[in-house]
Amino acid sequence: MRYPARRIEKKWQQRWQKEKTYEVSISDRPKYYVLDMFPYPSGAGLHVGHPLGYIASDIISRHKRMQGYNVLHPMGYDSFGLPAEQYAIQRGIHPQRATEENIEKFRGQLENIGLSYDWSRELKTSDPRYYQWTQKIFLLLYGHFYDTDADGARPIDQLESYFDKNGSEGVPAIGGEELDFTALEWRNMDRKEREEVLMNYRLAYRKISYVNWCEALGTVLANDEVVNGVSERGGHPVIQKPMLQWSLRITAYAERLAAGLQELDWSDALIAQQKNWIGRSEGATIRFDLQDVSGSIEVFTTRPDTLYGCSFMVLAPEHDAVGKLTTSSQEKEVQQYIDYASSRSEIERMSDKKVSGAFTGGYATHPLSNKPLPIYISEYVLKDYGTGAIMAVPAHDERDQAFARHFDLPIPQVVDQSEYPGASPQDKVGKMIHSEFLNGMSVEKAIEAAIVALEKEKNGRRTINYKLRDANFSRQRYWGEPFPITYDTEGVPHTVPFEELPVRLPKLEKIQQKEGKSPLSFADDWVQMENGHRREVDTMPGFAGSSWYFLRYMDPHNEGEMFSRDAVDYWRDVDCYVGGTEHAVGHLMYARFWHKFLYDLGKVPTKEPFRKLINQGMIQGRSLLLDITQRNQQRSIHVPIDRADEKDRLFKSDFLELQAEDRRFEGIDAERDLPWQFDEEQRAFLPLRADIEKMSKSKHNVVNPDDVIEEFGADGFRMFEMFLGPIEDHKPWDTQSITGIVKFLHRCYDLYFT
RNA sequence: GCCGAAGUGGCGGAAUUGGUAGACGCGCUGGAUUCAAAAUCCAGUGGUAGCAAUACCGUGUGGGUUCGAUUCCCACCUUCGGUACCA
Repeated sequence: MRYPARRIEKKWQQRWQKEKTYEVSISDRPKYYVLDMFPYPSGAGLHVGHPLGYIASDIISRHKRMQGYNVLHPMGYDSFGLPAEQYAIQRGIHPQRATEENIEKFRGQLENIGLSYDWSRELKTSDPRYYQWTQKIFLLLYGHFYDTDADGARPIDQLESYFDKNGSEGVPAIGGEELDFTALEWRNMDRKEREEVLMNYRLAYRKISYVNWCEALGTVLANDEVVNGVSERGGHPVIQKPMLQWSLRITAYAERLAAGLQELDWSDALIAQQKNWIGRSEGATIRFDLQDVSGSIEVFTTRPDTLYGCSFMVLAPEHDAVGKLTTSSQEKEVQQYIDYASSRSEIERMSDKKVSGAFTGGYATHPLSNKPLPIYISEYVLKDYGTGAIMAVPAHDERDQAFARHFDLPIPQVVDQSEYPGASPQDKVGKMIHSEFLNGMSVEKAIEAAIVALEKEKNGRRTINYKLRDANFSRQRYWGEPFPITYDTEGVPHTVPFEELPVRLPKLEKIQQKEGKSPLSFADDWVQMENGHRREVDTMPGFAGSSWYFLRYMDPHNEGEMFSRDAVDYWRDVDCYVGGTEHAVGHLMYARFWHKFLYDLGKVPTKEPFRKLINQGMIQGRSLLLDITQRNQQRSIHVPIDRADEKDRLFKSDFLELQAEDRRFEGIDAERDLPWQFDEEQRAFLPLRADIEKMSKSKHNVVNPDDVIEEFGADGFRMFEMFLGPIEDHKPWDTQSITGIVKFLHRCYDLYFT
């Protein structure tokens, strides 16, 4: 007898819903928290790839429940974001409405799969009852600085009292740049000046940063809308445009974010990606005094041992000291080079790494040998890494050597075993030579000795450097969290008091982005406040809401606070987190950062939010492509899979239908441009090329789980996805072999009901 | 270039404190059922030789450790993912 899957599944799904089977609350049983990365509710709905992770986490949840754990297993929606906004601009449907509709569709599909979520805890990041707390965390970040003595976040007023007493001298805080003022100067500053000083230390702060500006589209683009230096839509050039924007000082947490990785049960690949992104490297900062002009240049190096091998210096073309260093005879050449470097786009720099640079005419003094070192500028030194300046050691660094050869500079060797050309600075082997007091030491010992000597001479210090950059937190978009910030007539930022949150997103009739202005700037009534202040018109980025949602699930209906102490003391952290690798360095890094910040504030008891992480692979779709050659131009068009026959052929009548419906087929001459073939019955068909690719609407290869469940039942669908292969692997959806699983289910049923 | 992961039948893939390689499924072959088909059920299915019992070969390649290696060690090749002038 056939297993009547749908009848039985519907009965139980309804009963779970009626009896609230999977709703949980704090109890004296041990807890287990299983979390899926919540989806962005796109208009396309779920395809069979999405539930792979949800099914796996559901199996873990049910297993843990059977073992006696009190299992928290919630689901929600990351419902702010760009696609809803673009859809709104194109179709005139408000993102609020589109999002609501999409969530309805998602929830229906998820319920159909029979996942054991506690639906009473469902949350949406675009809900004011949720985003008021996202705004509050922003205000907390704004109201704190990173105290290096306490090694954690502390209220900004503690910094103010420090300035009152000591000025900037020895301030134990991580700041953007080093400031220098006395206590008296601080006390004499007006509000605006003080605010500028504090901005340098706040964990959420405003500074000039660069956005992707597309002149042709007249708009600011997100990073993923820029592909290879041009806009994804239209292929127009994109330039970097400076704008005053909010940033988060994630770099203050770099050390703890790197160190915390050790205690996580994550895959090696993911740990490696995070490590790489943080880019921690140990070394020294060394000061080189300038000759003829006052001042000095600091460089960062991981190889202070090779200091005696330094024969010149190189600055990034944008380095602050370039102006004063440049001698009048070199001025023209330097200016030409700066113009050249700034005209080079990202793509050009990446594809064409030729040696180039210019001599400034200036010299620095070697801090140990006192020899003069010529100072060059070159684009191979990056303004954003280290100090934007290097000491060049051409004998033991490939790039420095190429530069030295090009400009005919000396290449003194200081390590004996290091291979002469192209030796990597990472190869810390060999003994020191031609290096005065370092001679004969191993590289490892010499690094230490050099740092000690530099610190003694007060022209250098031990330094740990990070690749990690502060996170840009402003978006010139509508569909995101408004900032709880207003500006007075002098442009000084003010916070909206906690009790006035949420700052609600105003409903706009028309969402527009003109001349690089945010859509909210056109909402005059909202922007202009009665007290004369104007509201911040940018919104927060997509990662804001997703950086703490796992905490809100613990206490989702709390109206008085983001979550209660009791809830977070019981549920603590996520025991098992399931999601895709695409969030390896974005979401997972920001969430860990916010969690550590909340830990510093004593709001959460754990240092890391996600104990164990499983990255499910992608389920790919089989797509069919029609290759055509038109006027000697090759191109391929995706053909909906259900239009082809089982031999991947597209018959002429189907092609003509497609051509009438689908504008992608416009302009093709059915007779002339297509490689028609004929079957035994002399019917014309086109051979299609099959390809395994990511499932997406645009590729016409999407399989909807609802269809699969209707045919084979939720259990058949779930088991099949689990049997497809290892959870972490990418693998193509293959409808053919699902029958084996379904037969198995029927046979099980037959054991009891024949 | 650097970092990470992985290479097993026609296909997806099992098996690791070192102990019968190929579980389970797809596909294929033969059979049962049927007027016929679909569906279902039974049997077989790594390669080579043989009627057969059986023998030999076999987990990317080449070495090594071991009574015994898909599993451990060394070198290399290939594929995938990340990252890239990071000092």
